[in-house]
Amino acid sequence: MTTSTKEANSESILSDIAINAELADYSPVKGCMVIRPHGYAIWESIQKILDKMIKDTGHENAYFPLLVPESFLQKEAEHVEGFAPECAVVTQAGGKELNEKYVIRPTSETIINHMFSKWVGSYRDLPLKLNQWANVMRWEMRTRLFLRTSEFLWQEGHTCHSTHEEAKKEVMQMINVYKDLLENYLAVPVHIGEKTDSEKFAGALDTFTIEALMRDGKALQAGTSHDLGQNFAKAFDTTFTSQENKLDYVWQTSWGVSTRLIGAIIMGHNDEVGLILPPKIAPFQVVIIPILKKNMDNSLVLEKSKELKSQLEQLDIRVKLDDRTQISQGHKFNEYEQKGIPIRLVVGARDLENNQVEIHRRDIQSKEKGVPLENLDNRIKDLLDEIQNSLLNRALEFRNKRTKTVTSIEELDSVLNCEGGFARAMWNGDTELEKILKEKFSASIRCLPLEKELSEDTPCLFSGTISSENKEIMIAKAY
RNA sequence: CGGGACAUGGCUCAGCUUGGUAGAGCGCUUCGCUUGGGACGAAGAGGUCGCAGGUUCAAAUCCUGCUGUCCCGACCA
Repeated sequence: MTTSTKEANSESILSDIAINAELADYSPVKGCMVIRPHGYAIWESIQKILDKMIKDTGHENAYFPLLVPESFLQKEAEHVEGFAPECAVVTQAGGKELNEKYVIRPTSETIINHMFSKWVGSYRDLPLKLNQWANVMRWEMRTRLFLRTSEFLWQEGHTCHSTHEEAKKEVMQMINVYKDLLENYLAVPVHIGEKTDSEKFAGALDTFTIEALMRDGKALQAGTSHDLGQNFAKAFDTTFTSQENKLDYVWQTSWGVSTRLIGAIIMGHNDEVGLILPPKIAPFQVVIIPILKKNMDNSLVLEKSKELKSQLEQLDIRVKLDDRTQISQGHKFNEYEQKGIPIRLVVGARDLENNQVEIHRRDIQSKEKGVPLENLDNRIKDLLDEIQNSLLNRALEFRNKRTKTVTSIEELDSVLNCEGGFARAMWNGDTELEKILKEKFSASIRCLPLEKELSEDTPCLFSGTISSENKEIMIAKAY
């Protein structure tokens, strides 16, 4: 078993944790991974939370086909240009060449619009707000577990509205839902911002993003929400008759987050031992390990462990009792630490004599012996909240420390190439800067943040000019 | 798609330079002993050396081609 050491680079941290924590494994299919039960359970936690958020904001789930007629993709010029290079195409089926090739969906705007155009006729049909949980495929040059695989799981929301205003509201609402999910459940702080033209979704008027900072100093685009304007509506003739009896194209949005979020957790919360899971999305939050002795009566220890488990479960705490006898407790300790389980309870005969247990906290690797059994369930519940908060605060602190304001390319260089992180700056909008970032720094403008921190008299880092036309930007190297 | 590395038992790798009966550690199985931080001992199972050609009496080893994986770039959620 290989384990990352401190000098290991971020690439091996990602794969070591994903493999050792049994989140995923490499598959025989190029660029595709297998999500193992522990990893999939995290995805299910995320799904459960986000699905409720999506429904609470008035959306319904539906499902559209995996295969998209190739001609659909070509109907929207920017869209096809953006996605064609990374599409896998089905050309044969049933032993015959197909009349029309099918693209394995890289995203579903086109096929969904085909259906929308049938379903939408009147303003009374609007807004139409759908979501689907699905897999998509984008043939990537280079893949990384969770952060970029050719096939990945995601949800994609697609909505139609009668006005641009309403669509814009939807776009902002959903990006804020994502921010809520990331910060309050995954404990990953994010900046909401707008993408530059070169970074926005192929076919969108405008793309909003949540950008997170990983512990290695690289930014991660963790979710996006797009204002599609009427681009797809025009391509697919998705029209409606307004209250004023005028025919108009619908205004649309789409938005998504993917299994990349698991990558965000891995790269956002880890230490030398391995993964650290935020309690709210941990498949189980507490593992109980009874100390079992062969030539002694273990029934009391086991009984008490089971009792503890059901006590905790009554407070809606997810608990696993590991009473395997063939494996030493030391081995178990290590296993659950690598897997990032927030709390470990150790129950042994000596503890029980004193009505005590031992509590281990994964996030700070601390051990507390002699914790009284009395009121333990409430104590654990509080501790889980504390861990959740502490992880968010730690990540926030880290991000703030790694965010610096820069007013020149030289200053930018030291931020990007020394410790890494976000550089905040003013920008006059000259796209030449983006070229320089890409070529000289392998970095990019991650977003134009919604929450601005710089005053208007901060000079543009590219031209040095001070102008009210200048826009505030965040620059980083990114995954 | 460019650059680098690699492909030998379930895993990590040695062996290849200089061709000659396939190795180690970990894991696995059984038994024993143990259990408050990855136990120990003994016995055992498990590999047509990525694939296809070629050279040779003989190829894991030399040659050619292919495929795949990882890492670094460009592209991307």
